[in-house]
Amino acid sequence: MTTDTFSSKYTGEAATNNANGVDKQQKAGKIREKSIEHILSAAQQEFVINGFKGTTIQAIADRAGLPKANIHYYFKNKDNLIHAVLENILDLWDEVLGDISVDDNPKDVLAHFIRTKVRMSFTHPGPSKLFAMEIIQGAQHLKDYARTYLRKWVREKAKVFEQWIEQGKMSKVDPVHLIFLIWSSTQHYADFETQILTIMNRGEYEEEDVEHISEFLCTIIIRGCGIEYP
Amino acid sequence: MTTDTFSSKYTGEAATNNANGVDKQQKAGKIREKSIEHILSAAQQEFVINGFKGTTIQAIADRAGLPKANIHYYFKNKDNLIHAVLENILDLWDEVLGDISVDDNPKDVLAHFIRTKVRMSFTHPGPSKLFAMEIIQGAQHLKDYARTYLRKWVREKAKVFEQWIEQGKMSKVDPVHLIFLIWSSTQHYADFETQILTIMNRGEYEEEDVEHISEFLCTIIIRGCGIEYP
DNA sequence: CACGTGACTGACCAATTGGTCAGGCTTGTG
DNA sequence: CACAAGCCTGACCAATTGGTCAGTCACGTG
Repeated sequence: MTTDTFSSKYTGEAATNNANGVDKQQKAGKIREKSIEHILSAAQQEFVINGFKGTTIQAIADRAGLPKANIHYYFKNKDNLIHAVLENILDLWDEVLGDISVDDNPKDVLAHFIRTKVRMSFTHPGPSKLFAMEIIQGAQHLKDYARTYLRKWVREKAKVFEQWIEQGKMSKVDPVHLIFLIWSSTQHYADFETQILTIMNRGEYEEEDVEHISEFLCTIIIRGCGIEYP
Repeated sequence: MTTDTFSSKYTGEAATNNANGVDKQQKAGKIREKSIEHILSAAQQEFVINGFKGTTIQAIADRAGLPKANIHYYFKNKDNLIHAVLENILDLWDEVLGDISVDDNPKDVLAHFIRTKVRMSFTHPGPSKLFAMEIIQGAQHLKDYARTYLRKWVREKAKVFEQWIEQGKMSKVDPVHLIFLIWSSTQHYADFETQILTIMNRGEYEEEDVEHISEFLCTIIIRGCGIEYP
C-alpha cells in the first residue's frame, strides 16, 4: 500500500508541471503543499459530517479558507478528492499496524495491537469515521485494490494466529473473527465517540481513558483467547 | 421508548380517515399504511446509501414507486421523515433487547444478549447501519430524549453487572465498557457487512454464520469475564 | 344525482450544486 | 524593464434540489 503523493494521481494537469522534481519555484511548491494539506483536512472533516453526496465543494473551500475554484484547481473533481482522502487514511493505518511473526509472543502482539488501535481511535477519530462510513455505504469509493488489499492483510494475520493455536500458545478460536473483534471493539471508540461521551457523561476523551480502555480490552480479549493476562 | 404510530407525529394534517377504492371495498387505512410503510422502507435504504443530505426525496419516491409530492403529503419534510425512520429503529431494538435482573444467570444473560444482537445484525443490517451513520455524524437527527435514553439504558444494565461482580459471579471488569464491547463487536457484522463478506469471500451471510459468530463472541467475551463457557 | 370532504399529484419555483473558463496576478529570467 | 509561464479566481452555467400549491379525483351521504 505504498502510494506516492497525490499530485501525480489526483490533481489536474496543473500538477504535472510542478511534480517533475526539478522545480523552478521551491517557494511555490510549499504553498502548493500547504494548500493541498488544508484541502484534504477540510475535505475529510466535511465528508465525515455530511457524507460524500452531502458534502459541497463550497463547504470544503470555506473550511479550508480558499475559493471554490481553487479546490478544482488542485483536484479535478469531487471523486478525485475523496479518493485522495481515503488513500491518505489507508496509508496512515498501514504505517501504524506493522508486521507480526510466528516467533513473537501472542500476548505481547495482541496487547500492542489493541493498544495501538485504541490510541489511533482517540487521536485520529476523523479518518476512522470516514472509513467506517465508506464501508457502511458499500465502499463505493474505495478502489478495488484497497478492498482486496484488506483481504490479504487479514488472511496474513490470521495465518499467524493459526500457527499459534497449533503450537498451543492460545486456545482454538476463529482467527479471522478474532481480528474482526479487535478491529470493531477498538474502532468503536472512534466511530461512536459522540454516543460514548454522552453515556460516560464527558466532554471529551482523556489520556487516562486510553489506558483504561486499552487495559479493559486487553484483559477480556487476551484472556478470552486462553492466555494469561497480565 | 414506546412511541405510537408516526401518523400523528410526523405526517401532515392528512392523518385521519381516508378512502381510496381499489376494486370493491378496500379498507381505506390499508393503502395509507402500506404507503407509509413503503416510504419508510425506501427512505431507510436511501439514507443508508447516500446519507441524510445526499438522499433526495425524488430517489425515495422512485424507490417507493410513488410521486414525489406524495412523500411530502405523508411527511411534511425531510427532517420529519428521518425522525420517523430513526424512531422506527429504536423501537425495534427496544423490543428485542429486553430487561435483565440480578437474579438471572450472568452466563445465560450474556449469551442471550450476544446471540440476539448478532441475529439482529444479520436480519436487519439496514437499521443498524443507519443508526451507526447517525452517531458517527454526531447524532444530529436523534432527538435529545433518544440520546439520554441510551445513557439510562446503559447505566441500568451496568448496575446489574456490578452486582454480579460484587457477588463474585464474574470477574472485575468495567461494566460500561463491557456493554460497549458487546455492542460494537455484534454491530460490526451489520455495519461492516460489505467488508466482512469480501474478506470471508462470500456473497452473503448464511444461517450457519450467525451460529458460528455468536458462538465465537460468546466464548471470548464470556470467558473474558471469568465465566466458564460453555 | 349533486355536493362536500379528504386523498392525491403535475407542474412549478427559488435556491443550490458541481464544474468551467477567460482573464488577472505573481514570479523568475534575460 | 519586458516578457513568458504557470498560479489562481470571479463570474458564470446547466442541472438538480426541497418544497409548494392549485387543481384533479374518488367516495359517501342525503
